[in-house]
Amino acid sequence: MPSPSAALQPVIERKFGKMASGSAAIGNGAESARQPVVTRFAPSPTGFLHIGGARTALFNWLFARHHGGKALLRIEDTDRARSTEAAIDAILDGLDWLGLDYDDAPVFQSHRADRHAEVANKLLAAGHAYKCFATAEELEEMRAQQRANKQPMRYDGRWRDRDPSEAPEGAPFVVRLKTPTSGETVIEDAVQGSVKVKNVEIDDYILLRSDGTPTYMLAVVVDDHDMGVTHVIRGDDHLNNAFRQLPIYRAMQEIEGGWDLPVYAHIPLIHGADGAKLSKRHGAMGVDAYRDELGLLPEAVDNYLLRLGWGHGDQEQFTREEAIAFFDLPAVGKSPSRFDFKKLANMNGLYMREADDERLANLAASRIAALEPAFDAERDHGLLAQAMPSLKARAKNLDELAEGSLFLFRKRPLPLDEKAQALLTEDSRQLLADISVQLKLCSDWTSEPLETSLKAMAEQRGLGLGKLAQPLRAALTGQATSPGIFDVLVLLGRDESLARIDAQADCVPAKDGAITNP
RNA sequence: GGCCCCUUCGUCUAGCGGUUAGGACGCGGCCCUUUCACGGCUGAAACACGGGUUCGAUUCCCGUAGGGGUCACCA
Repeated sequence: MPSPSAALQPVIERKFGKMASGSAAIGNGAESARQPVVTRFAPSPTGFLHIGGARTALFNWLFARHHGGKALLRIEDTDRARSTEAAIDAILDGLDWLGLDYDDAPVFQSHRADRHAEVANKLLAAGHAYKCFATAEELEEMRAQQRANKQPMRYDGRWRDRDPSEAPEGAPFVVRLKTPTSGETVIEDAVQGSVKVKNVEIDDYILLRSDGTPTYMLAVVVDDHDMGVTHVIRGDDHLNNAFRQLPIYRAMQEIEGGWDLPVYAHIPLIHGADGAKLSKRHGAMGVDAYRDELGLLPEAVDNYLLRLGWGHGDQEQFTREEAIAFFDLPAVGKSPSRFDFKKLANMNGLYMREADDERLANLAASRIAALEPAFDAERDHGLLAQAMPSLKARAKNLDELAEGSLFLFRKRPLPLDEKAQALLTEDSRQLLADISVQLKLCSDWTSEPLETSLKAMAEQRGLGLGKLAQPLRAALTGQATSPGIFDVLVLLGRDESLARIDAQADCVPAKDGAITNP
C-alpha cells in the first residue's frame, strides 16, 4: 500500500556523489532514433531542498517512471561561491526521504566546466558566439541609460560586429551567444502550450565569463544534451530561459548535428497560503522540516505535492504505483497553486491510519522520549506498537501521536490536566473506589469482559457508561481524552490500571491543589 | 517598465460546447458514541469582468482587470 515498498527504497548514497565526478552519467541519448524518456532534476545547492523543488523532482521522477525511462539528478553547483557541501547533503537527504531514486550517480555541473568551455569555443569558432570586451562599469552605464529612457534592459550587442582587434591588448572578455535579431521563436510546451516570443527580446547573453567559467545558461544546455535529457520538466520561472537556451541547440545542431531540442514542460510555481510567493513563513522550508518539525510521513507529502497542479478525476489518494501509472504531463495544470497546510495535515492523517504500527512506533519513539523521561524506547517498543492502532487514528502527525501515547509511560503519581481534575469530583472518586472493587473481580483482563463488567455496573446504578468512563479515563490517563477506555485498561494492564484507579479513588485534594492519598 | 504565463467554491481540483457545475480540505448541522478522533449523512460555498463565435458558452477567440514569473560575468 502507501508505505514505501522495498522496490522504492532510495538508492542514493549520501556521499557517493563525490565519485560521480562528472562523467558517470554522461551518455548521449539523443543519438538513438527511438529515444527513451530521460528526465533530470537539477537543483542548485545554495540552500535546502524546498517544497517547490521537491514537487519538481517528484514530477520528473514520476514522468520518467511512467514512461519506463531514466530519472537523472544533476547538481548545479556552477556558482562555487554559494554552493555548499551541506546543501548538497540536504538535497540528497530530502530526495531520499521522499523516496525518489536516480538511475545514475548525480552529475556535478562544476566538474564539467571544460566541456562547457569546449562547446563555447565551438560556437565561437563557427561564428555563433563572439567576444565581448565591455567592462562591468560600461554595462552598468548602459543599463542606467536604458532605465532612464525606459528602454528594455538588455545587452545592446555592442561587440557583436566589432573585431576583437579593436579591444585593448590583453583586455578581459566574455563570450556571448549571437542570438537571432529578427523573427520569433515558438515553443510547444508540454504544459503551457504554444508560447511565442519575438527574437529581439532575447539578447546576446554570456556563455563564458571573463575568467573562462561557464554560465548557467550554457551549462544546462550542454549537460542536458550530454546526459541525453529528452524532457525538461522544471518550474515555469524558467520559461523565459527556454527561449534563450534554444539558440544554443540550434547553433550546435548546425555545427555538428545531434542536438535535438528536448520537450519542455514548465510547471507552475507553488505559492504560499496568502497567494504571495512561498516564503519562510509560508512553506518554503526544507523538506527536512516537514519531516522533523511537522512530523509528517513522506508518502503523505508526496501525495499532497502530487495533487498540487495535477489531478486524476476525483481521486485524492494515490499509491506510488498508481501515481506512476497515472501521472502524465497533459493532466498538469497551468495555473499556480497555493500551499495549504490544513489539507497536507489531513492527507498525513489518512496515511498515518494506514501506516504500519511497528514503523510508526519507531518514528514516534524519539519524540516520546523528548517529552517523557520515563519512556524507554527499547523496553516500551512493544507496548507502543500494541497501542498504535488506537493511537494512530487520533493523530495527524508524529507529534500528536507521541503526545497521545504519553499516558502509557508516565509514572505514578500521574499528572492530571485541568479537564481530568474537573472530572475527578468527590462523587466520581467514590465511584472510582467502587469501580476498583468491581474490576478486581475481573479475572480475564481483556477488552470484552471488562466492558461487560463495567456496563453491568453502570446499568445497575442507572448510569450511562459515560458517567463511569470519564472519571475512569481521568484516573487512568490523567486526561479527558484518550483511546477507548477498555483499550486503555488492557494496554495499561491489570496492575497498573488498578494502581492508577486506587490512587485517585476516594482521596481528597490538598490545599495546594495537588492530589494525594489521605 | 518591457516580455512571458495564469484566472471554476476560502484552498486543491474535475470539467475538455448542452451537467441540478462533481470531488477533496476547511467551515456548519445531524448520526454513530465511553472522551477525542475515525466513519457515515447533510448544508453553505465557484465558473473574475466585458465583448465576440455559435442554435447554445465554464468550455473557443479578443480585450479589461487582477495575480504570478522574468529581465546579472546567480542558478
